Amino acid sequence: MKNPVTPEGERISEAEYAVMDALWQASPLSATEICAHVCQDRDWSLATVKTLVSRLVAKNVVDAEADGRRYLYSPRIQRSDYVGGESRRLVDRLFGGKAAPLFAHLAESEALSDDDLAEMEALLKELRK
Amino acid sequence: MKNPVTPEGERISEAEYAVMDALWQASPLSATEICAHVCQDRDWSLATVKTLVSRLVAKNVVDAEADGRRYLYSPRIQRSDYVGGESRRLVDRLFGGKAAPLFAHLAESEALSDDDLAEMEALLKELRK
DNA sequence: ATTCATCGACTACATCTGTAAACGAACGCG
DNA sequence: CGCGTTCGTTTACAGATGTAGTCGATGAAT
Repeated sequence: MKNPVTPEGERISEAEYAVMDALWQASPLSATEICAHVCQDRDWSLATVKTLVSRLVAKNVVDAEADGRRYLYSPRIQRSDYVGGESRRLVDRLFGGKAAPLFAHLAESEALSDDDLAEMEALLKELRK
Repeated sequence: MKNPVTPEGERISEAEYAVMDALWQASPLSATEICAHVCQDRDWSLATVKTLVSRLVAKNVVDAEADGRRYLYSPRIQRSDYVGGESRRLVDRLFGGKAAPLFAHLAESEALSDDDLAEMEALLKELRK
């Protein structure tokens, strides 16, 4: 399929991702609590968060557990799965599936700090063996 | 702004990207020629290509040069700029701007071939010195 | 019990995307 | 000199997305 992002192949939009991110940092959270985490940053109203959460629940990537009159929400997918999927999508789409050119691009556009380079070196050493 | 993708901050959608890609491979091309490059792959009709091209022209990322009754189109932005921008967006959004975790993820999801590793190692050696 | 704050559900609506058909102008062939 | 073919332009339309308002139920506080 086109969208290998959620179990059902639904995509998580950028705005929805902000909500997921809050839930990945701490969960379960109520809609209001999520808003406390993201509304300032994104300049959103609580209503917006509610909508996004509903959509995420509809997409089956967020779980709603009843807690009295309200719901507490938790992610149903791992952050690492999402992030891994998105990364691969990008590499596939823009670099024909090869990671090396991506690395080259980041290097070229000065997007790699010395720290990054050091970490990469360690990572490569780790992987090679 | 939010979208550092085009001069005017317009985004290039995924479908539009397929058209850009054709133009980056060879240009200028007429709409029909673009279609020859992408319509089989994406299972599109010529009409779809025409729409996408118009939108890209409207977004100022494709240039239309008259050639008799028709137009020949060329990219107005470099592929490397687009690709670099998108890469950085992803790294910023998902990895807080650090590149190393991205590669750690790719490694984990088996997206790194031995070739990739070798190339990246060579690149790293190049960068560090 | 009455009021007030809060919650989720439903509704709204503009824009962007994907995908294309309709249409009228113009070119090329016969 | 018509006629079909080929262009670009305009219009279409459903689904996704961003952003939020309304509303009825319910819970808390007095």
